[in-house]
Amino acid sequence: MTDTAVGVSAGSKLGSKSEQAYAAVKARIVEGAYTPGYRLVLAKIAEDLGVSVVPVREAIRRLEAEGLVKFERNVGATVSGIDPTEYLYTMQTLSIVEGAATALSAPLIGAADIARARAVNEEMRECLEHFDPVRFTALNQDFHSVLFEHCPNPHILDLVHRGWNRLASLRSSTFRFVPGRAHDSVDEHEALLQLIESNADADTIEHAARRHRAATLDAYLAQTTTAPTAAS
Amino acid sequence: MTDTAVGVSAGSKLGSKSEQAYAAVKARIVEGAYTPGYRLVLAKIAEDLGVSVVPVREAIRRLEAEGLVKFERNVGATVSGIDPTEYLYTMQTLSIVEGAATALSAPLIGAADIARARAVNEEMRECLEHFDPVRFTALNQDFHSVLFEHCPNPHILDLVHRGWNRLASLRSSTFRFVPGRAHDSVDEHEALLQLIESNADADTIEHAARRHRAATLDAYLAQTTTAPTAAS
DNA sequence: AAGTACGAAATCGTATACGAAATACTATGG
DNA sequence: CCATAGTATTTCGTATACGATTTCGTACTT
Repeated sequence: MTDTAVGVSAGSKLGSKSEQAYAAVKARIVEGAYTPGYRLVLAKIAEDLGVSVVPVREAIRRLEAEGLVKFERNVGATVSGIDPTEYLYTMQTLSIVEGAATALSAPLIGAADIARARAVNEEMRECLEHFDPVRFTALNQDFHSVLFEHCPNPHILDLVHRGWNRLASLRSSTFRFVPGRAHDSVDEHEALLQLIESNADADTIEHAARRHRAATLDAYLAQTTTAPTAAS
Repeated sequence: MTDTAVGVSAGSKLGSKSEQAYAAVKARIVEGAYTPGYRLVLAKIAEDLGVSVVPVREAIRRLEAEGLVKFERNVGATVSGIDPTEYLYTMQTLSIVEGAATALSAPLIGAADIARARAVNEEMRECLEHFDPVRFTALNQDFHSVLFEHCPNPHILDLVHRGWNRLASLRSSTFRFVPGRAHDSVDEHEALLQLIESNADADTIEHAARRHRAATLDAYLAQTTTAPTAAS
């Protein structure tokens, strides 16, 4: 676990070169090697990966469909991100789909899963001490991944992954890590686990999970309206 | 209005040939010219459209990302659909995103919009008399389109459109049009409008909109469990 | 000095061509 | 008559090449 790029659909067979290119570029974006605004030149990437431009082009357009890059006709592709509005859209959408995913998964989560999730959450608490945001973020995904492991609707799960990837591309930007928020987050995780343990009804769980994500957005918004330092 | 293919982002500039191919194939799928299971041969499509295979390939993969076609390495692409499980996933997801979209849009819907939506709904009622399922379905999209016109989150709107397109590809299959359901649907539309008019709170509206879609799924499920005639 | 026009470079978009994989077919042996 | 192996055909996957479009830099004009 604690992998960064998520939703590569596990099978790391890397069958076609276009898939190889897709995975490679996606990883560079998600890991932060290509930061938002970075200019993706097809020929250059093709050379780097040792393939021709056609599969690279295909990979880029696939990433465009996921919202990770922006493609402009006859101009080129750039790593998308940065835009606060886009951040809001993504977080709001994530709030909804994560809420649904949690509620749908809840009845299928067993005691063993709860224990695993709780262990991850405790580890997150430790990260707060040593201030390790990168690891914290990774563990946060792990935590929710445990909950979503049994999600009966793969479509919804896919939407969650897409949101995560989009956020990941923003890693070290002005977003993320509003000071006090991370601490609350850990507490909310624990509360969520208790709700699931006690077989709370779906609506309650959904609402809690949704609020969990929405609170992070609210914290960000509160911060920016107070000190409007955000990107240009 | 009452167009079938939705979400082609309006701009019918048809800039690149790949976009032209994308729009053309998508339209054929959504309109039902290419039915589920139909084998999409790149070279053939390329010839039909008067372009080479490269842009066609790109178009197909884009459609794959939207779930409209299934692509198998070194084998080819087929129009996806049919699978009852997939139908369930799609409807469940739609239920969630439509619910959210409606709730988010509600505060921005004015009296004029309500009136338009109501007019569409009355037209739908007429379709029930003459039994015109095709027009009914189109109007149904129009109805919800009016509601979503002011949706403040384009991501969510996009998810709704994707769901619609996926359903459209199933047009004349075993799904759709469970007898009594269409009638209830019209009534639910009216109820929804009244909720919006009376400025009901977001949760109430979201729940109603979600149930509206979920009820259609339930009707389908009830039908198939009673008479399991669905595709092998 | 600022703005505009023109030319050069960079980059994308697509056609064509060829190699690779999978499928369909046929002939042969049981 | 059925199973199987081997070949032929289809179709995809990607490299290469070239035309189209945009962008950048430079020179010229006002």
